[in-house]
Amino acid sequence: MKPTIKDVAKRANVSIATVSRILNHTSVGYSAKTEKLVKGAVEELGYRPNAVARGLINNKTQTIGVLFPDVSGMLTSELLYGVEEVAHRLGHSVIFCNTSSSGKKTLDYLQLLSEKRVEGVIFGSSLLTEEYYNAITAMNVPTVLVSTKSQKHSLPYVKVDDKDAAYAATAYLIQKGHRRIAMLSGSPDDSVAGQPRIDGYKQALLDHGLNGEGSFVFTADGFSYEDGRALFTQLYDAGRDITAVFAASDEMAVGALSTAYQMNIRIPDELSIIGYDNLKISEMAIPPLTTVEQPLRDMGKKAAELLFEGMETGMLGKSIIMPHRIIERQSVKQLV
Amino acid sequence: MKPTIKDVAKRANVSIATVSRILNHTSVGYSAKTEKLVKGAVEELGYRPNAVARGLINNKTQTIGVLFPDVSGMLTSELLYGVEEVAHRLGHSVIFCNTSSSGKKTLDYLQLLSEKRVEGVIFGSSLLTEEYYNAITAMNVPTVLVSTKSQKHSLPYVKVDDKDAAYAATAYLIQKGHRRIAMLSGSPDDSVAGQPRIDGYKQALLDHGLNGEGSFVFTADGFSYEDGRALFTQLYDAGRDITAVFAASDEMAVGALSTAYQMNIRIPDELSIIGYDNLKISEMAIPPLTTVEQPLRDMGKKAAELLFEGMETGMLGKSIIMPHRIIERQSVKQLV
DNA sequence: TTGATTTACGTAAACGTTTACTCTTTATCG
DNA sequence: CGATAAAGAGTAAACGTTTACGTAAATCAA
Repeated sequence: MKPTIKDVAKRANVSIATVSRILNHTSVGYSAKTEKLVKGAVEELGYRPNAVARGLINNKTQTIGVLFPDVSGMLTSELLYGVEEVAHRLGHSVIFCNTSSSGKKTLDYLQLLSEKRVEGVIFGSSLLTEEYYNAITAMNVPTVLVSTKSQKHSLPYVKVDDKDAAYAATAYLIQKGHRRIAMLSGSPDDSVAGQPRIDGYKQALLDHGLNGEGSFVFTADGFSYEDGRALFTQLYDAGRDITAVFAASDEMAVGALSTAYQMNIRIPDELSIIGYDNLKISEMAIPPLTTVEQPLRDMGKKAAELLFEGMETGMLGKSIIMPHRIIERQSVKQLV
Repeated sequence: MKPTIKDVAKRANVSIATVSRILNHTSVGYSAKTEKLVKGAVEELGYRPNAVARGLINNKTQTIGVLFPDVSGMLTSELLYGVEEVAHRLGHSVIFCNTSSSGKKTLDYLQLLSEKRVEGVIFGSSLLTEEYYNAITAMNVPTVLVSTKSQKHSLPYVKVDDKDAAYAATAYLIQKGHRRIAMLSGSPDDSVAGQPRIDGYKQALLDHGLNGEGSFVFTADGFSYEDGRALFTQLYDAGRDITAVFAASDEMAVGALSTAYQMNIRIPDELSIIGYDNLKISEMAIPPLTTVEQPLRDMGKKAAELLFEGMETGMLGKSIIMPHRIIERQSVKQLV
């Protein structure tokens, strides 16, 4: 068995209270020589304080829970990276929960996190249902949303403004001389990453007097590479005469890119494509993909910082809208 | 404050022992009516058992630690996915540790996991130094390595045989008619993913009587996209007349692909490329990349299963060599 | 009916810490 | 030098569970 504080106390011939004081650097209450003694005993025994016992007495676990659908998505892993970074810096651990977009698993996990007495939770990039919200409030710990939001409930969130970002992407295309622009979108039922991006796209067209001329939205259930392929095929089957497409995710954009390649459509010469996210694959695509960046790691960091602030003060701060920006690479052509 | 077992006991007019027995489904020791009573009280109060207290008394945290360098790598996130899946199935949580390939952070984390009394650890895809090994043995909990191994120490591991897999990739190229084959490799100092793959490559050439003819190995420090770009440039600057390249990772292969594209070298018509890993990007590449698959999720799962088995029995099982296989896509051309 | 066994439940100790209260010893100051 | 304050260290309670043990009532066998 691992040595306990008692073993240390015994070996150093002091009381456990003294050991505790020394180990916790309580400013006062022990002399330099006992300190040496105790430190020595700790060393010899290889004593490590038991965080479980400590957690019980001071009601602090130094642990947060992070819930994401699908870890392996490059998007969520970037967010996770940011979260982990600040959590570790602040001496906390993160229990990582992959919900697989399953309601049951999510609720399971929320329950589990509640029993494990995590001090905060970060809920990422999926819709916050009524059920989830109830489970979260029942836990009674600070919670922040990242890359998602809830219109009904007032949990703070960290995300970019999807409508603005989509607007920017579309406006960029227009500024490059494009007039007939299609959009490859996720589901319009998705009130956070779906409809808002469509709205931004349409608004940009409208504001530039292009409403009648070209508003072609193709929607899929998700934002995957496969969705991108399918939508792009649909687009061409529909025989739309367009010069540019705005894809609502980099994965979709790459799907479009691949499909275009197979159709012998040259990018950007014959068709321009702009993506959304700025994942690593956008840089690795052929040609390198112009896209609108979401600062994912920073979002993870900010979300964690917001959470820790809330954990300390007991009051959650305000939501944060992160800046987006266009990353110009080589998939968009300037029309004359 | 959250209700405790005492609150439940009070409300149901029973002792805390009874509540505990009922909640833990201890087969005997209570009547149906008290059970209803207690369940009712639990419901009304929204009581959730405190896993911290429980952990203290029975010395079980139902938690494992997982250490990876760089989460956001697509490789590690796949492994993590597999690990999480079985951990959750078995009622355990995973504390996720991103070591950022930093020795200090790794040791920090090992310490932390030790204090948090995790019941097992999975150490992934980076070299197990002497220091790490010592820290791990000091924790005295089952540990399994995944996608790495240690020749000095006898920790069980789950991985594919790098030499075999590299041999297979090279042999595939040869079988397709290639004779002059270069390799883009990680560092030869990397005794798990570096030298063994080089050895496999060389062995394949040798076994097919090609030793004199063409053994061109270019090495970088890592396995990244950028490394792939740099190495490919080097390869062409060296003026080697080759028909195929074996890249030691998909990221490198994609780097080579991009660079080739910019140099106007057509893949696979003018040059064939085979990768290693079978990450999602290989499927998304243009052209889709032929590669040798590592079953990453399965490796994560197997590693976790091995670990849990070890946690139950107290005896860690034997290492597992996972099967690799060639995924044929479109980056390799059959030479006549 | 009576003694033995089972069932239902309560009491209290234990897990490994932290910390409020003590009590001693030492230092400080007039 | 004596009174008083400060410093060093110990005792024990508390955190929220689980569980060994005890006890009373209920059931059972004879």
